[in-house]
Amino acid sequence: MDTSKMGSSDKLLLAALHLIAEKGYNGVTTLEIATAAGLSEKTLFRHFGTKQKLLEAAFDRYHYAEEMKKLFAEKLVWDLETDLLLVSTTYHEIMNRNRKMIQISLKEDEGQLPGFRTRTQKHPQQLLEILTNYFIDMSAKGKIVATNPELHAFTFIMMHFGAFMNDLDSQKSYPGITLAPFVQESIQLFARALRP
Amino acid sequence: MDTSKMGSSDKLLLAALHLIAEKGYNGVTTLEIATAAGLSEKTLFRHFGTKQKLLEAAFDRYHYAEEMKKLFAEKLVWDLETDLLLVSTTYHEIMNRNRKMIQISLKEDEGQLPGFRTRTQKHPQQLLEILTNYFIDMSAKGKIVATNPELHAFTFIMMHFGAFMNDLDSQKSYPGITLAPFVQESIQLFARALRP
DNA sequence: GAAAAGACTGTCAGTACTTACTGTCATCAA
DNA sequence: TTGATGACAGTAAGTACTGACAGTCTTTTC
Repeated sequence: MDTSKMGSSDKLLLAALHLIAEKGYNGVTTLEIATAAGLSEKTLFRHFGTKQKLLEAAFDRYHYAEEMKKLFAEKLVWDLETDLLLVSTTYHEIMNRNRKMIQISLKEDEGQLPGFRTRTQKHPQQLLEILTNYFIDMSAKGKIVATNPELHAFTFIMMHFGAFMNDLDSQKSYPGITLAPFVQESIQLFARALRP
Repeated sequence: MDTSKMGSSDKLLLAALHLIAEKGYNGVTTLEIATAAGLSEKTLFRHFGTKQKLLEAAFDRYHYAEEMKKLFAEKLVWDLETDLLLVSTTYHEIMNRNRKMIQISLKEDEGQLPGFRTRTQKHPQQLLEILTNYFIDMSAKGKIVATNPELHAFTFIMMHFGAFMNDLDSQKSYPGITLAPFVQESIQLFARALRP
């Protein structure tokens, strides 16, 4: 990331996000953050007042909160494999954009970060609804057998949630396995399992 | 957990494990840990010398490291649904036994916890091997079609890893969905998808 | 075009609080 | 007597945060 043209506030927010995601809120000092941003500690406090407010500002600034429904409203074509691919890639895109925020939510407990976790959980919940309804509709169209649409949807999302989580830390558990083939595999698996 | 009959060391180790898993290493003080254990802070240091050594001792004491291969050596019966159920339940059992350790590994970065992460990742890696070989053998027996055994295995594990992670924080993303039906669903899904 | 004003930043010294960790001595049970 | 513990006081280091002052750069004003 080229920070040379950014304002001081943005430099600080980015540095805070990176460092807190990596070492946790209590694991980073305000001096570290300021230094990483190429600024003095004093400037940090002039901009944000407290360390807490800095974190909150970073969360507000870099949290992506599009309405999931819009993302799918007109893009579904009612072909199972095509649509599942859309869902998968969209899911991973959004999760990756919110990667740092998710890491922070994982590390810190809710007491100190009011509302952070609910915000990071918003997307997955919306997606579950959408996918459940999709399976119901596809079943009504006779294109799949959906004995338990919500559980199907949940299972599909858990697969991708697991893969995303596994990918989160650079210290990967399963080296040599990349995301793209996995996405393909997950879709074929569902396509074959739900075929009427 | 009834701690009344335990020795002081064990009380401290347990308290440390609980609190660090909940609030992170830097989020808990030695005084908190000692108080939670019903002992004085002094006793904590008499037993473990430093806070770091306390955490390391807790990890050593409560980390379950059975050889996965033994768990499956004679239990597989070469019926897909039966065996997948065994794999799933064993996986969740082990992950749940190591729950606190996994939470700690997630919160703390590797720099401060030498070797912790590799230990928590040992089980998943072993399981991937076992399951891959299982799919290869089942394919050779003509009982399933395994176009890409390792990717099948990876996908199956990611499903359950995702479900486990989702279950980790009490602040669940998906209330109302419990583990048992999900396990059942995941197995049926694979059974139908891999049927020759 | 020069001067003045204002916005932003760095340096440095310092405060107040927390916290890991120690030393001493008394207590108490086996 | 011995071994484990608690109460208490205290040290040393780290850290969030403040105040005072000076420097630089841009913008405004004459």
